Amino acid sequence: MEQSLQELMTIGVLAKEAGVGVETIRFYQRKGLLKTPQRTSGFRKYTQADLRRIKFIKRVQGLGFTLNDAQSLLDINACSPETQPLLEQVCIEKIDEIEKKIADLNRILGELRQFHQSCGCESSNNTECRLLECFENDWECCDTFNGRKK
Amino acid sequence: MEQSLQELMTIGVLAKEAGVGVETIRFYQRKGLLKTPQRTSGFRKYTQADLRRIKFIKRVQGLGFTLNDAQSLLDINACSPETQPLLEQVCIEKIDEIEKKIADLNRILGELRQFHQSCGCESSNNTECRLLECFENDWECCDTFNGRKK
DNA sequence: CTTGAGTCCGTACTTAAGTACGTTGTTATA
DNA sequence: TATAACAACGTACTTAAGTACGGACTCAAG
Repeated sequence: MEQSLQELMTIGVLAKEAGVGVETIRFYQRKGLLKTPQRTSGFRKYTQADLRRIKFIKRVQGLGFTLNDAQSLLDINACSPETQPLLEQVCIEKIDEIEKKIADLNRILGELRQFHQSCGCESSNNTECRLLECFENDWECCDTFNGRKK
Repeated sequence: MEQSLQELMTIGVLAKEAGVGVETIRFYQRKGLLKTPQRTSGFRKYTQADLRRIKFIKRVQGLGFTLNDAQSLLDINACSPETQPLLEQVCIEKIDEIEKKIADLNRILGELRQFHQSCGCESSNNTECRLLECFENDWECCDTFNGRKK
C-alpha cells in the first residue's frame, strides 16, 4: 500500500481529479472529512487515497447521504468484527430512512397525478376550479368544481 | 364572497388555525406569499381567505414544492383556459422530478441492501472489505473482497 | 528577474425556510 | 387600574454545503 512520492497532488490537481472545487476540499478538511495532509513548503500535498476518499464522499452524497453520514461511514470504514455491528446498524437505519422517503414520494406522486388529471388537463372549460380549493380536502373537491360528479 | 367583519383574526389566531408560528406568517408576508393585511390600531387582521392561503402553502409544501413553487401556483391560481397550460406544465415537471427522485432512491436502496448483505453482516471475518472500495464501481467489488466469487 | 498562475489563510456571503430576541405598544381581564 | 398576554418591528441567528474575497506567499516559465 505504499504511495510513491511522485503521485502527490496539489490541491488544484486533486480538485480537478475529483471534480470538485478547491474550496470544497478546504471545506472538507475543516469539517474533518479529510485528514490534514502533508505539506511541502506550505502547500498541501495529496495522495490517491485522498482522491478516493473525496470520490467516496461525493458518491454517498449522491446516494442521498449527508456529509455527516459520510463522516460516520468513513469512521467505520474498516469492516472489522468490532465495527461491523455499527456498520450494520447504520445500513439498516439508512435503508429504513430511504424506504420511508420512497413511500412518502410515492404518496405525493399519486396525489399530484390525481390533481393533474382532475384539475389540470382534462377539463378545458373550467372557470370554477381554483387551485387553492383543488388542493384542499385531498382533491375531493376537484370533480365537483369541474362540474362533474365524482 | 363577502367577508363578515366578525371573522377577522389576529395573527396569533390565524397562526393557531393554520398550525404555524406567528413568525412564519410574518415571514410569508415579507416574502410576498401573503398580501399585506388590513389593520386595526396597528394589529394585522386576517380573513378566512388568508387562512386558506396558508393551508394551501403548507399543503403544496408537503407535496414537495418550495415556497417559490407555491408562489407560482398562487400566481396562476385560477385555472382559466389561459393559465391552464402553465399549471399543467408545472404539474408535469414536478411529477417528472418526483419520479426521478423515486427511481434514484430505489437504486440507492438496492445498492445499500446489497452492500448490507455482502459486506455488512454475512461475512464476519472479512478484514479486507473496506467501505470505500465497496462504494466504488457500483459495489461489484464487494464479493471479491469478501473472498467469494460473484 | 519578472510575471502570472497557483496556493495559503481567515472571513464573509449564499439559499431555504424559518426561529429567536429585545423593545415597545395595545388589549382584555381581574 | 394594574397586569398579563398578545402584537409589532427590525435584526440576528439557524443548518447544510459550499462559494467568494482579499491580501500574502511560492513556484515555474520566459
